[in-house]
Amino acid sequence: MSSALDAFASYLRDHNLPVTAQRLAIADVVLGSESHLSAADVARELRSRGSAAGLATVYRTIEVLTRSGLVVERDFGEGFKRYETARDTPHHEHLLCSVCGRVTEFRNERLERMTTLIAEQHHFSRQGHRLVIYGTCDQCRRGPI
Amino acid sequence: MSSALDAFASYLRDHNLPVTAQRLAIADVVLGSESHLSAADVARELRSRGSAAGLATVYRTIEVLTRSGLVVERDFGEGFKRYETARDTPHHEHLLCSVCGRVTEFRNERLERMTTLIAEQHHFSRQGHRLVIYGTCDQCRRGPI
DNA sequence: CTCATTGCAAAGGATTTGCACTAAT
DNA sequence: ATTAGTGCAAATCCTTTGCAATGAG
Repeated sequence: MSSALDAFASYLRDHNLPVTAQRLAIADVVLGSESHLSAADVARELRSRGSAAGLATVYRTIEVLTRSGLVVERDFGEGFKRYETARDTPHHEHLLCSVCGRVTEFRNERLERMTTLIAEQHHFSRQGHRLVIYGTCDQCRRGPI
Repeated sequence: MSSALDAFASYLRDHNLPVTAQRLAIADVVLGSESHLSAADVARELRSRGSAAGLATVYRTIEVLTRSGLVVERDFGEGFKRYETARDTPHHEHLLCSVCGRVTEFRNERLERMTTLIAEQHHFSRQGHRLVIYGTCDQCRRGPI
């Protein structure tokens, strides 16, 4: 849990960056969440925890978190970015519910290999890939709450 | 060539929408291009053809083109959208060169089936998917021009 | 004490919208 | 004549940046 938070604090110290209350609070929200949060989501959660921070600070801290490798940025084509803890998981894809916005992860080795092969065939040096499957999740399919 | 343009004109008439010079010019640019254009690209091309149109009109016309099914909207996570002719091609994926921005298409049946299967496994009713492979294209890899 | 961070407000880029004006039917 | 489209500017949404005040080391 808080091991990731500790890692972030260490990262900050190692890079001579001030360890501020805001940074820790923001990191705690992002690293402690299972979801794929937007910057606004993070700010909202901070507010509800009574440790509000400016949106600009949220963005700036997320940038540090991303550079530290503890957080990964995602763009599902929704018009805004989402951020996710970089777990041990090497790489995974996403299912996005177009009704509730919920994001589900999955992993697929074969897909991994396929993209490498495809890039080669097109003489591309592959840097990465992104697969999003859009649809309606189980809950939303069953109808309104 | 102009068969797609004709189809758009027919679409407009069938829906009692005025067939304006701007709409035809914009449709001509998008439907006649092999690339994946941004709204700004379209406006630039119109200007160079001497038939400039306001950006707002470009966006509004692209919306009609999208609704007509003749054009497909794409979001490669670049911070803006691109538009592509909806060719006969049922579905295809994209390779995006992170240096020059060039987009290459490819098709892969197996991928298609895989995503359907994966959606099922997660109790999602699949609506579609999107795969983008990021990398450096052959030309850009060989170094600057 | 010194320098980086914070917060707010202003700036930015892409896209949308309000509205007076113009054009299509 | 009607009705919808156009252009421009203003407005929006997400994200970034400038700058004075604040806090970490």
